[in-house]
Amino acid sequence: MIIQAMPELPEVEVTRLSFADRIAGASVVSVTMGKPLRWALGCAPAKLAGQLVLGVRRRGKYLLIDLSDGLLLVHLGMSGSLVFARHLPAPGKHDHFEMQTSQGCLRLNDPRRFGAVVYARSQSDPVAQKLLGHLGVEPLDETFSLPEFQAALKSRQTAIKQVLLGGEVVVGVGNIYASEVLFLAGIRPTVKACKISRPRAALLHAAIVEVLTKAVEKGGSTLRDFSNAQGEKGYFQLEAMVYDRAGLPCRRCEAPVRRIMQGQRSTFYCAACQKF
DNA sequence: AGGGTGACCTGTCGGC
DNA sequence: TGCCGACAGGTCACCC
Repeated sequence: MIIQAMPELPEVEVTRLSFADRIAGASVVSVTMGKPLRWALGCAPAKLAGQLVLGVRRRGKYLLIDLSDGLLLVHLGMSGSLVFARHLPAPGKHDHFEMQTSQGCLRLNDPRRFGAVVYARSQSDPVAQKLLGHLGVEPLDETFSLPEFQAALKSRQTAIKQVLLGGEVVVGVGNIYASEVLFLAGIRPTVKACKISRPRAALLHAAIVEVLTKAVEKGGSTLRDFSNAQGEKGYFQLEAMVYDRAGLPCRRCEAPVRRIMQGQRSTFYCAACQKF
């Protein structure tokens, strides 16, 4: 049961769906930590023992594991993945968090350790708010309204790609899907968000909802292997239209896909299909 | 306040 | 084969 993840919102949601029902109602037996993650746990592991797992929610790319006294905020970073199973092999060098429960063991594997598991007393606690407080609207929620999205773009002077990645307008659009949704909407990644017309913003809004919804339905994206917390593979047969295709022909018009850097991240686009 | 940059850490891949 | 640099799915803490 080898697990790998490429965690954008769909992968995080697929992970959640794969273990939320199985862990709900469990009681925590023990928690052990490996090497340091991005932030410290924020409480003694022993404090978690004996608590009940009430459920697992998601906010942006964070998983929120509700306990009878507080909650755990879990982030997969760039390279993290979770597995939940009755029995697991001995921990490996990249397993840095493990929670034994009455219904199985939850384990975080994260080679780069950009991920984190943080305890907060409640979601309104400053500890949680520091991580969640600035997050934008959920794209797969009905609160993701077009008028508000259009208004939010109008107030931003930054390149639209950066605005999408920033997560303060809408959460969950990572580096792969940012390139993909801009392609679908015909928008140049470098254009300032405030310069996007209302009709184009509507296309972008629809593309975000469609791409993320399909990716969740497909069981998680990706370019390499992705497995959920049950060890099942996800298949991203929604092939990337532009991501990681520098120099290759655009799937729509055959013009070579371009790669540029924005904020030290790669962006891919078709100059012929994305003119606005 | 908003926008730009560096930092965190490990693994993999391509070029010489 | 080995070494070295570039790059990788995220986002926070800083500058100006």
